[in-house]
Amino acid sequence: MARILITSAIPYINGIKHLGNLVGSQLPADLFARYNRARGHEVLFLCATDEHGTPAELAAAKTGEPVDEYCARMWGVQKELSDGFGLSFDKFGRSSSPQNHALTQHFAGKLAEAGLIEEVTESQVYSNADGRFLPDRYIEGTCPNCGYDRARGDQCENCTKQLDPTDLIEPRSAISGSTELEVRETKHLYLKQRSLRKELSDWIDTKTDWPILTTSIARKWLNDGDGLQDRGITRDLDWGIPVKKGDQDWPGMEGKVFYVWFDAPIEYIACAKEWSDERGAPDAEWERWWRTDKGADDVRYVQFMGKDNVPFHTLSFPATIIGSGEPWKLVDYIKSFNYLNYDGGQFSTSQGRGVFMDQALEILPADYWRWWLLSHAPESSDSEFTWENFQSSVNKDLADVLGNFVSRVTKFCRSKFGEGVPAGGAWGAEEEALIARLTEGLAAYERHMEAIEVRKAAAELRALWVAGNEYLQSAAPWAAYKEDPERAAAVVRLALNLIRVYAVLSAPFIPDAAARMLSSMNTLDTEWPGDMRAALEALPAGHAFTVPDVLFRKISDEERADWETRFAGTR
RNA sequence: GGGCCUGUAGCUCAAUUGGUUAGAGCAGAGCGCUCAUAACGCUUUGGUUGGGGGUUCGAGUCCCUCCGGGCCUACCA
Repeated sequence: MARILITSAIPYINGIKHLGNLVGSQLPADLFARYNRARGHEVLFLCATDEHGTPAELAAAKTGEPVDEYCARMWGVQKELSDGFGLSFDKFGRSSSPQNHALTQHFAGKLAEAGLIEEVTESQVYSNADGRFLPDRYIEGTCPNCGYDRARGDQCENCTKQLDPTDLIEPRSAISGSTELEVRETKHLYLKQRSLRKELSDWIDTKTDWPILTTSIARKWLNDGDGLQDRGITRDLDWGIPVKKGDQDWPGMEGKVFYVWFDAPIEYIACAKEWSDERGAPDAEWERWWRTDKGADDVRYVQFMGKDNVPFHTLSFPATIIGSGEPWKLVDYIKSFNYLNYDGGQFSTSQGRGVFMDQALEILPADYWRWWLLSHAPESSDSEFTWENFQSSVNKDLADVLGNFVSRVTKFCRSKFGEGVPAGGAWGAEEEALIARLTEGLAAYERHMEAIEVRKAAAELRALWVAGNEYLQSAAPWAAYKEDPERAAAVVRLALNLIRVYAVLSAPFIPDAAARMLSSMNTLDTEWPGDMRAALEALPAGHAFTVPDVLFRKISDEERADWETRFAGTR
């Protein structure tokens, strides 16, 4: 039994995430977690909300709530939605937790002891009206290059020129519109990533099995231009983790907080402590997942994220861990994803374009979304959601191939033998062929799952469902029943058992439907079919079952047309 | 500007890393079945692998070039 630590990129607290965010990290991470649990491995699957930073403060100001209350409320919203999608986190934590405060400060202290922190005095734009320093993106003005009057302080969206906030003509706050801006000096801590460059580079070079998307982004940041740069890890904000050196004050850094990108990955670790603390367990409980000196040396740690997160997970966070000089677990495999587009464009939160997690669950059960998103995961390049594709895939795969299989088997059995597994008859050549086919397909499915080839795993699972229909067609129990009811009984007995096997194999993708299949088969046996022959005899003759309701109703053309309009944006 | 990824059947994607005749699913066509959610099964049409050039006994795969799509470029997270 292996031990597998899985983390999904932690979603920002600000607002409800869309399907593109979901398929880029949390959903495939859940698939992998469920699969490994089903294989009997010990899994710790962690996620959390990423709560600090300017956007959270502004979002809270907009609703009139104190930022801590806003975050607590939004954590609840996101938790409910992740439950709704069946995301099986062992702990869904918060980056604002006391555990993360302590651990983030601890890491900063260790990095300082190691001489990897530098204090830098720099100039930043301060807005008197807003009473805060403004990140470059929150300063607007006229572009000196093209004259566009809504250029941002980091870049002009019109002419794409890189800018410095002081380049802008008539700069103003993007928050309040105030032009009362001034440049103030402020002191910040920098993580000296440059001195860890060689170590990080060597480490990345050993990761020959990582997706090319992951390593190429890491190498670019390591080698581009002057190479890996030191990184500011503090900000002048109220909402965040106060800058401390361990539990000691940090002279000169009063009133400052750590930058979200410093504390957010540390929450992966702190979340494990949240998980054990809430059960009153000792620290050893979470440390055996994270400390290689306390049992984590045999843990395989896998991270899931969208490509925009890769630099922080391949370089910044490892720099924090390596730089601490302490034996923390480093990531073993990073699975990164491209973006999911929506019907010819991007998902857009501001324009309400595309399907968001809450809306998705309002119109269809989670399994529909899970299946489509995972079977179309943007692994090799950006992929695209269209309603037409969604409707046809889901109707065909889930309703026709899997759902109808369950339906035809259970209803045929009920009408000929009653609602119990029928006795009699024997297996012949067709059953042997099916067992061989399923055994072979299952091996491929396992290979793809272990390689985290999500789309390939989905295709193989579907092929296993198809094999059941092929078998029924050739064994034709409805024909056999007329001449040789015992033969029909043997076929139906196998087919009913196949429903249980499908439930077990499909559960990582479609957990709710899998649970209903097991429930209608009246069994709690979720044993992985390592021996397919034995697995197809798990439900013995005489075992009672019930005919389930339709597993997946089909999406009609009317619904599709309706949703197409509804989610087109700018409602 | 620089870098990276990507372009394969009408659509969504494969192709064991340079090796026989480029394969699946959906959609289309034909046939079969009648247990089933008008579901299932079988057969089948469909490709100058974005264009051009090169290396090689051999290129979807490697190199050059052009065209299209996307991402990143460090203070949004």
